[in-house]
Amino acid sequence: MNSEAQLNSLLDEKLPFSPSAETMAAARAEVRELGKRATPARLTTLLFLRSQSRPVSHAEVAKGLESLGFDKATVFRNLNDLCEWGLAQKSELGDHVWRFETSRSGSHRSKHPHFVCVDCGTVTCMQQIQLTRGSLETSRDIGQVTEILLRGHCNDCR
Amino acid sequence: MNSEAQLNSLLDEKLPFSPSAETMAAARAEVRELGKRATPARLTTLLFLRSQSRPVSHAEVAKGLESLGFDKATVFRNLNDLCEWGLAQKSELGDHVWRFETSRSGSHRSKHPHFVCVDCGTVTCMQQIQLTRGSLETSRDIGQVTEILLRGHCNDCR
DNA sequence: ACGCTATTGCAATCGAATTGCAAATAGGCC
DNA sequence: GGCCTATTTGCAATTCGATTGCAATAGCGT
Repeated sequence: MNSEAQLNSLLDEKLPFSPSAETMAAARAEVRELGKRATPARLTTLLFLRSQSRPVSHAEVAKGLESLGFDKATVFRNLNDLCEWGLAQKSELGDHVWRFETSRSGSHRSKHPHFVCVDCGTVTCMQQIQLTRGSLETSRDIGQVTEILLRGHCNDCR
Repeated sequence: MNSEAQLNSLLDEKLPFSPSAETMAAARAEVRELGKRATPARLTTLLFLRSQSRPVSHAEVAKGLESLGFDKATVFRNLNDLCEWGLAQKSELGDHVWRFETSRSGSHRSKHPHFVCVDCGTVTCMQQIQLTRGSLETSRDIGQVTEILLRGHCNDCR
C-alpha cells in the first residue's frame, strides 16, 4: 500500500484522532522541508503527538498507533527524530519515562512547567506558572533555570 | 565476621574512603536512632555517599563498594532506604539514572524547592523560592503540589 | 518506471531498576 | 555469652523502557 492510500484509509476510521487533509498536507510539507521522507509512520506519529494536550510517553504513542500496524521501534525512532529536528521535544519528569510533546511554534516555544501526579502519573502542562520576582532573582544567584517541575497529587487522586 | 571487626578491617585498607572512628560511630548512632540496624553495608553506603562531592548513581556506589563484597541489590535497597529516612535524596538529571547524595541537614526533604544542575548533578535547596499568588491558585486547580523542582545549569557549570 | 537511499519491521539486546526467597545477622533479652 | 526473631543480605532472576542490527521495503528525485 502506498503512503497516500494508507494515510487515507487511516483517516477513514482507524486513527485515534482525525487530522484534516489540510493538517496532513501541512505536516507532510514540514517534514519534506527538513529534507526528510514523509512516511505514513512519521506523519502519523507527528500528528498523534499534536493531537495530545500533554506530553506522552513512547509507550503511549506506540500503543496509540499499534492498531495501525506501526512498530514501536519505528515510533521510537520517529519520536527521537522529530525531537532532533525541532518538531518535538522530550522531557524527563522525574519518573524515568521520556515524554514527548510537539514544540508549539510561536507563543511559547520554550518549555513550560509541568505538573506530575505522583499517584497516577498524569502530566499536566502549566503555561501560567511562574516564580515571584524575588524568587527569580534568587534562582539567578544559583544558576540558569531551564525547567520547572511540580509534583504532587492531582485532584482526581485526592 | 561481625560488624565491628568487618568495619575495622575495611577501615584499614580496602575502603575507597577513610571514615574516622568517630564518623563511623556517628553514622551508627544516626541509623540506630531511626530504629534501623547499623549493618556494615548500610553504614558503608552512607559514608561512601558522604565521601562524594557530588551525587552518584547506584551503579557508581555499587562499583565503589563491590570490592568490599556488598551486593548491588543490597546497595540499591540501602540507598533507597536512606532516602526514605531522610538521610539522603535522589534526583533525576534527565538521563534516566538516579543519583544519590546525602542530605545536608536531616529530613527536610521536599519541604522546600530544589534546584538540580543537569550538568554536575548537584542539588541545591532553595528555601526562598515561591510561586506567584496566581500560580499558586492555578496549581490548586490541578492538584496539591508537594514538591517543586527546578532544573538548569548552576553558576559553576556555566 | 528506475534506482538509490532513507526508513521500516522484527527480533534481539542492553542496562538500570526491582523483586523473591532462603540464608545470615543485628540487637534486644535473659 | 547464648538465644531468639525480625531485619537485612546475597544471589539469581525478572521487569521494562530504551536502543540497535540487519535485511526487506518504500519514498522520491530523475
